[in-house]
Amino acid sequence: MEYDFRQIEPKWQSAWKNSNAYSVSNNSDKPKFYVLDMFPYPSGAGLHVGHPLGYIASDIYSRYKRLKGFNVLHPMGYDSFGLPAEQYALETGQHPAETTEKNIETFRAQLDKIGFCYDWSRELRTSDPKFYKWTQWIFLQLFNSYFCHTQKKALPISLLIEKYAAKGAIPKSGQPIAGKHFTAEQWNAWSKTEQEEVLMKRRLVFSAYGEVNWCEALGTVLANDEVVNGLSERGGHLVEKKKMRQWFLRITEYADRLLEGLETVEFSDAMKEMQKNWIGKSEGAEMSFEIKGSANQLKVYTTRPDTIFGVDFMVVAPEHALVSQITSEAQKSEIEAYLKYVKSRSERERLAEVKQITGCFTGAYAINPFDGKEIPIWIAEYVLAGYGTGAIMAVPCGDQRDFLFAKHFNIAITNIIGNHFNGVEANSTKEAILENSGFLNGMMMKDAIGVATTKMEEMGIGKRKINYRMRDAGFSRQRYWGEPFPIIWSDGIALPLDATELPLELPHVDKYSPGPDGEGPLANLSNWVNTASGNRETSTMPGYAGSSWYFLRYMDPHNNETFCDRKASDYWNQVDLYIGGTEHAVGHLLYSRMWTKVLFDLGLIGFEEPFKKLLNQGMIQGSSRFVYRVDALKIEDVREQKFSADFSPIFISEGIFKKLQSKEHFSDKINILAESLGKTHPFIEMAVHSRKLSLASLHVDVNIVEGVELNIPAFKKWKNGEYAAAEFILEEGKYICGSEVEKMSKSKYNTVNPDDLVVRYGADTFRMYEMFLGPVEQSKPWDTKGIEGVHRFLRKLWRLFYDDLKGKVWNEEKATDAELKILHRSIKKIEEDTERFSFNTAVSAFMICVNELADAKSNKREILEPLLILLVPYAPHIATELWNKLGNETALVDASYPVFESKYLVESVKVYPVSINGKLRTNIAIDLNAKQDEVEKIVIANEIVQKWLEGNLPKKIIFVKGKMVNVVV
RNA sequence: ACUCGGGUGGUGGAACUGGUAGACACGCAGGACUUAAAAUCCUGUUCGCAGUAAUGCGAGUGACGGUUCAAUUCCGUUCCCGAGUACCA
Repeated sequence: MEYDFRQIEPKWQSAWKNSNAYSVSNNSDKPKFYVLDMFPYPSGAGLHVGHPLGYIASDIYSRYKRLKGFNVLHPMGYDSFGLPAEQYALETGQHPAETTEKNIETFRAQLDKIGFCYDWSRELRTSDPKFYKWTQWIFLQLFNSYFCHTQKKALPISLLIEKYAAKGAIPKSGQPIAGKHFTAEQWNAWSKTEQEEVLMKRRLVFSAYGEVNWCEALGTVLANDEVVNGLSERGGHLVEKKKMRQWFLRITEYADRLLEGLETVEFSDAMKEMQKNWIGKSEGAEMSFEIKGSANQLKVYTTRPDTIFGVDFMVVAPEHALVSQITSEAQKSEIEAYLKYVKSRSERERLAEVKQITGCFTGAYAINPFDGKEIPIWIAEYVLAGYGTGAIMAVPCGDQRDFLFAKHFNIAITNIIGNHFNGVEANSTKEAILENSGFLNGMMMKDAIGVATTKMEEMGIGKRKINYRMRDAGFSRQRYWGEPFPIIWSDGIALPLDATELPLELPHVDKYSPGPDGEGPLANLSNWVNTASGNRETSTMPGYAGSSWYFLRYMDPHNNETFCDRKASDYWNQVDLYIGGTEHAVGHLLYSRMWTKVLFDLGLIGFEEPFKKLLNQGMIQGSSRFVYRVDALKIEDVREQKFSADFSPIFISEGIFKKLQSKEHFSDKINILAESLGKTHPFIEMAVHSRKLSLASLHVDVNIVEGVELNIPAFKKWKNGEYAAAEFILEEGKYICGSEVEKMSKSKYNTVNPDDLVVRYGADTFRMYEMFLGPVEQSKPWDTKGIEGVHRFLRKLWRLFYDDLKGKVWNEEKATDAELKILHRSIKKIEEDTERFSFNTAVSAFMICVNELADAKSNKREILEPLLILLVPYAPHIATELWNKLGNETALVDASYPVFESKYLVESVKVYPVSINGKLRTNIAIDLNAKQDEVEKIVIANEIVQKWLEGNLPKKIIFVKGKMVNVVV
C-alpha cells in the first residue's frame, strides 16, 4: 500500500468542506486567537508559488493554536476593487464584477488544493455591496468627526458646532487672527455655506483642492503607477499636474498617536522604522525675519535654531508666494528666467537630479534679528513649497546642501563651529562649542538649541514647532471600480447621505471611459448624478478604503445592523498575528491603524491598534533561465539587420556563449562554432560570407529546464513548436542554460504554478517544502530542486505505517524509553520552533524524528499517534489519513496537542566546559545520571584534562547557570 | 546619503540567551537490490596536509582589530549584497 496523495488529499479536502470542519463560533469557552493573512487582490494571473508562502505559514500557526486549545479565527477574503479589472473592462467591455468573480473562482480553486483551514463562511469581498455599505458608513463617521486637539482624539462634529455656536473659536492667549478665529456672533451670522467651509477644515475626511496626474490626451486622471517618466504608460502621452477637487483623509492629525502606537505592537524594527520615516516627525522652530525695505516677513522652519549666527543666506521655494513681492528690479528678469526653467522641469526630474545645483538671487535681504546682519534671499528648486514654511535659513558650515550651494554661488561662509569645520565639507555635529555666535558663544550646540528658541519666543519672533513629513492622504479616485461616495453636492455643500440610504450601490455603466473634465466614469450617468437634492459625488474611494477595516468585518461578517457588533469585536479584539509582505509597510498598515484609532475614539470598538503582531513574509523571487541564440545576417540584409531565415535557429550552451563573448575576433568566434557545426554548415557559410554574427539571450520557461539543463524535446514543443527545428550546440552532451534571479513574472517565463507541484507531489509536500526553503521572513529565489527530499520524507513516514510488501506494519506494542525519547524530543523542538515561526527548522525536526524511528524500526501506535498530531499543521492530509487508519473515530483537527514530558528527555551524557578556579581548562562529558561525586563516571572528552584528572581527581563538580561546570580540586 | 536587514561547504540553510560550527535537505561520488530502469537502502562529502587505514595535524562563519578561559553570536573599523526612504531644512 503506497502513499497515494492523489487519492488522499481530495478525499479529506471535501470531507472538511462537507463537515464545516473549520467554521468558527463567536461563542466559546476557549481563549481566542485571531490569525489573519493580508487578503489578496484577485488578479487574472492566478497564484504563483510566492503567494501561498504567507498563507501556509498562517495556516500552520492557526492549526497549531487550534490543537493547543484556542478558538482560532482564520478567515480569508478578497480585496476586489481595483484598477486592473477596470482597465480590462476598458479594453474588452467586460464588467469588472464579472472579471473579478471569475478571478476569485480561480484563486479559490487554487487555494483549496493546498488544504487551508479558512473559515470560508466568513469570506468577504470589498466590492460586495453588503460589505461596502459599511465602508460607506465608516466614511460617514469620519466625515462627521473632527480631531479635538485638547483631548487628542476624534469627537462627533456636532460637538464642535455646538461649541462654535456658543463660544466661537477664540484663542486662549494672544490676538485672534482674522480668517482663523471668530466669535459666536460671527459664527451664528454666517450662512450655511460659510459655516460648512469652516467645518470642512476639521472633518476627518474632507474635500479640498489637490493635485492629480492629468493626461490631456487620454482625458483622464492617472495613478502614479500609470505614469512612467512623465508620460502615460498607455500611449506615452504627456502627463501634467492639475488641481482638482479631491477627498482627503486627515491622517496627519493622528501622526503622534500613530507614532506612539508603534511602541505597543510587535512589528519588526525595519517596519517600525519605515513608518516612523514616513511620518517624519521633526522638532524645531518657526522663525520670522524682517525683510529689508519691505513690510513682509520671511518665515522659515529650522531644526537647528542654535546655528542662527551661521546663516549666510536664505532659500525660498520658487513657488513661494513672497517671491514676486520681494524680487528687486535688478533681479527681475533673472528670477523670471529661473522660474520658467523650474516650471519646465517635471517633479521627477527635480527629484532625480540631486547633484545639480541651481538657484537665483532675488535681490532682497532678510535681517538677522540678533546681530542685524543682512542675509541675501535666494530661490532654489531644492527647497520644496510643501514642507515646513517653504523657506529655509541656510547654514553652509553645518549643512552639506547649503555648503555646496554657497560654494557654487561664491557666498562667503561664516564658521561658527571652529575646527569642527574643515572648509571642504559641512559638519552637522551638535557637539561643537559655538563661536562667532553672539549670545550663544561658548555654548555646546545641543544646549544652545533650547536657549536660542526660548530667546526667539521672548522676542516674539519665533516659536517651537513640530513638523511632519506625512501629508493627508488622497481619498478619491476618478474611477468606476470602487466604492461610491455617499455624498450629494448642493450649492457647494457636501451633504452626507443618511445611514438608512446605504449602501449607495455602484450603478451600471455601459462604458468605462472617463467623464468630462477628468471626472470619473460615473459622471456620464446624468440620471444617477442628478437627484432632487443635488448632484452626486462622481469619484470613488481608493483601494485602501475597504482594506482599512476589513479585519473587523470577519468578526461579524453577516451583520446587517452594524459594521461589526461590539460584542464580537470585544471578543476577538486585536488580530493576534497578521502575516503579509513588506510592500504594505506605509500604505495599508498606516491607514488601517488610523481607522482603528478613529473607531476606538468614537467608542465603536474597544482597542486602538488593529494588529498585535506582524510577521512579514519574504518575497519569493523567480530564478530565470536563459537560452542563447546565435544568428547570422545575410550580406544583403546587413543594413536592415534582418536575420536570415534560411536555416533553423541555432542555440548554444552557456559555456559556448561565454567563450564566444570572450573572443574579440570574428574568425575566433566562427572557429568555435565551426568546431561543432562543421565548416560546411549553411550557417557557417553564411556567417563567413556576411561577417556578421548576432548573439541574443532569451528567457526560457523554467518549467522545461531541469536545474540548468534544458529539456530539449520539451523546448522544441514550447511556444507551439516555434523552435521545433532548432539546432543545439551542447557541452558534454548537455544544453546548459544561463540563470539569474529576478522578480517572478509571466513575461520572464520564471513563474512556477503551485498547481503543477501539487499535482506532482501533493499539497502536503508542497506546504512543507515552501516552509523548508528557509525562514519565512527571508526573501529567496524559488528553486524546485529540493522538493524531492520533502516528498521522500512523507513517503518514509507512510512506510512506518504501511510497507509496500508487508502491508500494515504499525502495532500496539509498548514503546521503549529510547522511542519515547525520540518522540518527546520532537514534541519539544517542533513546539518551540512553531511558536517562534521557525517553520523551516520544525520541518527538519520532523525529518530527524522519522529517520530515527525508521532506523529503530519503531512502528508503535504509542509513538506514531502523537507524532501525527504534531504533523497536522504542516501536512494535514497525510496526518488525517493515517490517524484514520489507526482506527481513530474523532476528528484529528480537534485533537489536543501532545504534552511534552521532560522525564523522557534526560540526557545521559553531555559535554560541558570545565573551569578550574575560574579559568577554563577544557570540555568534559559528564554522565548526568551519575551522582556528582561518582568521578569514575565522568567521561573525559579531552586528553589534556584526562592527564590532569589522573593525578588530581576532582572532589566536587559545581554546576553554574546549568551550563558552566566548576571543578574544585 | 540615511535607516533596517544580511554575508557560514558545490547549493538552500542549521547552530534559540557566547560553550564540539556546518543540523536537515539538495547535489555529487561509491556501493547494495534489479535482466534493466524506477523506487528503496547503505557509505562518503568544509578545505589543506600527512597516512594503506582507523585517524592525526592545521586553517576555517566577508576582512581587520578588541572583550572573554571560550565569539558565527558581543564591541569597534571596513568591504560587499538586499530592502526601504529621500533635496524634509
